Amino acid sequence: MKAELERLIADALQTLVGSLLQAPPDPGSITIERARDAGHGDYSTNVALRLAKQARRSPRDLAQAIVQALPRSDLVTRVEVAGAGFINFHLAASAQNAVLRQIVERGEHFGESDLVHGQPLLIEFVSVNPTGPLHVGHGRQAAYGATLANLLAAIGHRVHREYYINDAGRQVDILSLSVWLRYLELCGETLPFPSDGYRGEYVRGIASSLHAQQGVTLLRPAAAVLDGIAPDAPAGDKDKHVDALIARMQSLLGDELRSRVHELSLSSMLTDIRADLREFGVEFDQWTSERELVRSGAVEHAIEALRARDALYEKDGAVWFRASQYGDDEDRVLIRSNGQKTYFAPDVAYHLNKFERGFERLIDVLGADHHGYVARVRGALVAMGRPGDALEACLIQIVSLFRGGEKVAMGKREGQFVTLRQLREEVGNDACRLFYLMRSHDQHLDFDLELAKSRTNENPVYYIQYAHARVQSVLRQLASRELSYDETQALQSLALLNSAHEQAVLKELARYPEIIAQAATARTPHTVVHYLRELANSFHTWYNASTFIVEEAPLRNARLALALGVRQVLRNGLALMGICAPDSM
RNA sequence: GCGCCCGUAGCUCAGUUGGAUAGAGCACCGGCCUUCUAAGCCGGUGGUCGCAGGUUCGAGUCCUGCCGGGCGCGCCA
Repeated sequence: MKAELERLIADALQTLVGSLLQAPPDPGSITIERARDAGHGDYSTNVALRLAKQARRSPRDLAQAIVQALPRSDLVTRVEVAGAGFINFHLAASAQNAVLRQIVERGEHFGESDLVHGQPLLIEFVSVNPTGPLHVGHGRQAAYGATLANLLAAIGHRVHREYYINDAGRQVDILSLSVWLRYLELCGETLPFPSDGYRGEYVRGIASSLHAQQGVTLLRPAAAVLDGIAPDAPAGDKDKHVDALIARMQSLLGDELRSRVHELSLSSMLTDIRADLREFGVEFDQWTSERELVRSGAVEHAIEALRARDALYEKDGAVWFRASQYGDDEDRVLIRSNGQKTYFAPDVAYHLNKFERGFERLIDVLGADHHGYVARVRGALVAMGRPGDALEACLIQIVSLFRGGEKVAMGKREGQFVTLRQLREEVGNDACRLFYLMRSHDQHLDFDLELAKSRTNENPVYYIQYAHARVQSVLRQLASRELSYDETQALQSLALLNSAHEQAVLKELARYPEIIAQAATARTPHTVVHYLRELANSFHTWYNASTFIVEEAPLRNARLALALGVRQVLRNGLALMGICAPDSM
């Protein structure tokens, strides 16, 4: 529709070349938009305003000339010049209801397009360290990433959804140390818990499985564990303290036993995270393990690539990446003076690996607190001769939980952070997903638990779902009156959909593909939520104003076709967000 | 101090990439169930778009500087 109007305008402008215009304007300068205000018709363009200077005419005069030159079209009933020089198009009813035929033809694929021609894209999201359960902040990233991935697929990307498991670093060592220390407590030993250890309840849970599985084979006296260990903060250095304990654990248990603690801890956490995400309806095509990446030599390969480009140097016994020469604020350590690599090294290798697997576009969905990290990874990619701007970061702002008017205290240190699972159990997956997606991702999110739980009209979740349930209810009524929907007759009778309410619903339906394209290209899933709310609103308004199941069959079928169109678009939109479309409520 | 995000109605937020008279939901006030689900609909109250400049036909949107809030600035991840 939009393309058709763009063609009409381009034709009109072409006929003005030589008289009013020196040269045909480049196609990009013709922008046509859906009119914001119903009084402004259906579509509107500002070309006359843009070209007025070049044509040395007032915008309104130029607009008038363009309108005169416009070829005739069956789709358009009226064209007028308005305001400062806008050209407004009023569409014919036949053009308005064409969308219902498209919906019937395309069904669950209505709204999809091929804007990006199958470009392979890898979207990495969640990627939480397997050192604790997912919390409410991760839930937002999961909902955002999963929905964005669906949107990207809908505009024609070949989308690969990936979770990166940080299972090789120091953090996992600290987890298994924490588990072992809790296990020792279960065995009756008394010893202080490191300030940098993981103190959540889940650690004790893993410790007791370990105890059940291994008995006391891993028991070592507290004195042997603590003897000569560097002091903890605040007197000492918490990093040195923990590193010393990790080394002691290794020497006391040996490879074999220590690895049992390690594997159990890791697999417990991963099992939990996978199950949580699956229950939340978030699926991945691939779970990439950092350990596997290291084992495959990918990290060495990346470091060599950087070295070959002279992007590394040594200072103070450490190996640094010249990040400041590639857009970052300062240089970054890649290999610490103790020989261990920082988390940065495998991350660079991982992103290089994504390109090597053939992905042309990379999206990382990250918590907003990771924003500083993007420049250095991008810098490393550029240093290795890869297109840095092909890596895009979507930063998701933090989530605050409110219970009534009170902010819920969350903090890892106190161990009282709210998990995604707790949240899902309390408010349900659908409300959870919708609340997560309702706000722009670069806006802090205030998540009101009472509101999300409430089964009242205050809760926006039900508004959209209710519209779907109402359509289903109409169909049940139809059946109970021993009538059935006649699609052939409906599609022949669409011209009967001429009330203001029906026209409004048709317009909403026709917007859907544009909304999907916009939400996908701008990476803004919340656009879909707002759209669905507006679609539901136009439907509820129509529903309240008219009866669908009327005596006259052609009108009845036409109305049912419109209601079914609404149902299809609600389903498609909700499916993108992983939210149910219920048959009754 | 530096970097990123935010500041729009009493509250929570949209705002079609610079367009026409700034919009929703909630809250508040008033109407609508003998008719397909009232988890709904209709109407009303409510604004100096943080402040000050600039860019242009046109700024909530872009630029600069302030003010206020959040996050981040390790040889932790």
